[in-house]
Amino acid sequence: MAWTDERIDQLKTMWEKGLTASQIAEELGGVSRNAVIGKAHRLGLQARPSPVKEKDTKAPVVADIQSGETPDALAAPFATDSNEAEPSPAEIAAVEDEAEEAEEDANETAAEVRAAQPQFRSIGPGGFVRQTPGEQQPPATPAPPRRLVPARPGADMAGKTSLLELNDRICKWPIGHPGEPDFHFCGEPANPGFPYCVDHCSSAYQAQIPRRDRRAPPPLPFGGPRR
DNA sequence: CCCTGATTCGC
DNA sequence: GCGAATCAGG
Repeated sequence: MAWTDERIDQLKTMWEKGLTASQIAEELGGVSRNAVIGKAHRLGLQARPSPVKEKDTKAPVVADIQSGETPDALAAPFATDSNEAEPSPAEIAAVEDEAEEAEEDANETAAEVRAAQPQFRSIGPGGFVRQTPGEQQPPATPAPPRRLVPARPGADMAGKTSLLELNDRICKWPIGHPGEPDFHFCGEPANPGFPYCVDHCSSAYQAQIPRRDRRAPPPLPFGGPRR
């Protein structure tokens, strides 16, 4: 399958929208995840957070947390559309869980940094550790969890099953066409072992009828396959 | 195991 | 230029 201008355009927009390489490959069809990644890099598209990137255990992260700043990496996936309705309680809970996780991570990092620094201090009677005057500091107040709201699809997609919600238990029968504004999937429970619900399985899988018993098919509305 | 993106290298 | 194979983290 060739990289036509149109397909390259689709790749670019989906990549920039943050879809994963697998999702893009599936949507484009005829290409692998690797092909998508390879093409994205050749096109010079922005690199995305990779699981293989080198880790950054330095101080800046700690400083950001203590100054009450949320690291961009945390905030970015939840870009807020100011016109959106209130998130459901479940969504808020999910977001807050993530915030707590991030906080724990930050605390761990701070502890590690502290432990790594050489300590010069005296030991008091009974073995307690004396604190030097310079070490007196108020307990670190954790940054208040920022209220992060996940982006949500527009109202016109309410109740429609999107590409992102597909799994092997729901019907993947496409409704409409990729690229159209309300393109979505059937979303009914799938017939176990099949990618579609019972209704759409009956469209997808049809028994062969002997040629002589077949009626001439009606003319196809779109003029038939292109040659 | 599954997923992810990055990189390499033969075609 | 392309993408399968591979790597490596989550």
